Amino acid sequence: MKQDEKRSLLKQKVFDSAFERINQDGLTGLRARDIAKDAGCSLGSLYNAYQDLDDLILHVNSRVLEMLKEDISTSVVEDQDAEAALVNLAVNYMNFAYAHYNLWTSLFGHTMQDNAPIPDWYTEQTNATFLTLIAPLLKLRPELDEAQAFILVRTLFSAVHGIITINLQERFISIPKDMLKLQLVEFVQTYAKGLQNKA
Amino acid sequence: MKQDEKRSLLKQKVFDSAFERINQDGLTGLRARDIAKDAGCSLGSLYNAYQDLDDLILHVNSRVLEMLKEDISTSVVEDQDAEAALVNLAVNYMNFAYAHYNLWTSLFGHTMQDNAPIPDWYTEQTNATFLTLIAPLLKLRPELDEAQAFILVRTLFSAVHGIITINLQERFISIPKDMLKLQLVEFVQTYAKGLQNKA
DNA sequence: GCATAAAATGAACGACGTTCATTAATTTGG
DNA sequence: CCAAATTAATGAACGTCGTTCATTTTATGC
Repeated sequence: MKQDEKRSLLKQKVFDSAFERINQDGLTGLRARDIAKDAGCSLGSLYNAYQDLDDLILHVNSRVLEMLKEDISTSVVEDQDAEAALVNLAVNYMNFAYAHYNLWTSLFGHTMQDNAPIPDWYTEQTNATFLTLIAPLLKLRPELDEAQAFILVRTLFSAVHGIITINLQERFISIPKDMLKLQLVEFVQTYAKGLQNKA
Repeated sequence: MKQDEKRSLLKQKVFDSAFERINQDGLTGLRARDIAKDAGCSLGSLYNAYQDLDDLILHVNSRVLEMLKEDISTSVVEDQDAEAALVNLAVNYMNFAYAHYNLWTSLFGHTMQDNAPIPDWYTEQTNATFLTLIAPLLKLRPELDEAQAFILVRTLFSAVHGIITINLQERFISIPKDMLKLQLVEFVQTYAKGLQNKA
C-alpha cells in the first residue's frame, strides 16, 4: 500500500469516527481521545490528519450539508406546481432534522474556537446549498431576478428552519412531529399564497 | 450588615459580573475564574453563591428574558390594528437581537452540561414570555381558542426568530440591518394577510 | 470571651485540547 | 541490500478549564 493511501485511509477512519460520535452523542459529546480510540490511532495522529477539532468538525458538517442537499434535491419534482414544491421542501427538511438530529444541530450549533473565522470553502458550500431551493421560488415569482429570489429563498428557509428549531429545543414546549408537520404545511401554503397575491 | 445581606450582595456581584462577561464576550468567553476576579471574590465563593456555571447562566438568561419581555410589551399598543402590532413585535424583536446580541444568543445557544435537564422554573418562564405575544394574534383570528392561538404565536415567533438568527450567523451571507428589517416587515405582512384570508 | 456555626479560601483534582521531543517506519541513493 | 534521510506515529507533558474540599477566617449566640 502506498504512503498516501495509508494517509488518506487514516484520515477517513478519523472522519468516520468523528461522524459517528457526533451522530450518536452530539457535538458536546465529542472528545479528541474518544475519536482517536475509535479510529484505532494515537491522540497525536489525529492532529496529523486534521488541523484541530474545528477542522474535523467542519469536514463532518460539510458531509452533512451534502447529505442534506441530496435529500432536498430528491423532493424537487419538475411537474408539480411551485407551492407544492415549497411545501415538499419544508417537509423534507423537517424529516431530515428528525432523522439526523445530532448531525443537523451540529450544522448550526458549532462555533469556532477563539472566534477564528470560518474558512471560505465552508461558507461557500453552505450558501451554495441554498441555491438548490431557488428553482420553485422562481416559478412562483417569475418576475424576480436571481438576487431578489435568493433573498426570498433565504427568508423562507430561515422561517421554516426557525419553526423546526424552536420546536425541537428542550427549553420550549414541543408539539408532536405530526402536528409540527401540519403547522409547517399550513405555514408554507399561507406564505406562498401571500407571495402569489403580491406578484 | 446582616449575614444574609452580605450573602445576597455577593450573589448579586457574581451575577453582575457574569452578566457583563456574557454581554461583552458571549457565552463561549465565560470563565469561572474571570467571574470570580470581576466579582472580587475567590473561585470557591462562586460555588457558594450558585450551584455551578449552568445555574449562574440560567439566572442571567432569566434576566435577559425579563428584558426581552419588557421590550416587547412596550411595542404592543392597544389602538393599532393586529397586523401592525405583529409587524411591530417582529421589528422590536429584531432590534433587541441587534442591541443585545451576545445576551440574545446566550438565550438560545446555551446547553446544559451532561445533558442535565433544564429546571422547570426556567422553561416555564420561557414559555410564559410567549404569552405576551398572543393578544394581537387573537385579534387577527378571534375564532381561535387560546391553545390554537398559542401554537400560531409560536409558529410566527419561530419564523421571525429563524429569519433573524440565520441572518446573524457568520456561516451565512448576511444582509444589512435595514434590508433585514424590510424583509421582516414584508414577511409578517404577507403571513398576516394569509392568516386573515383563512379566517 | 469563649464555643459553635457559617462562610471564604485557594490548592488540588480530573478532564480537556493541543504540542512536541522521541521513536518507529518508510523511502531513497548508491 | 544497507545506510542515510525523510516521513509518520506516538503518548507524555503542558496549559486551561470547571469543580471540590480540607483548612482558615469570620460571624453568631450565650
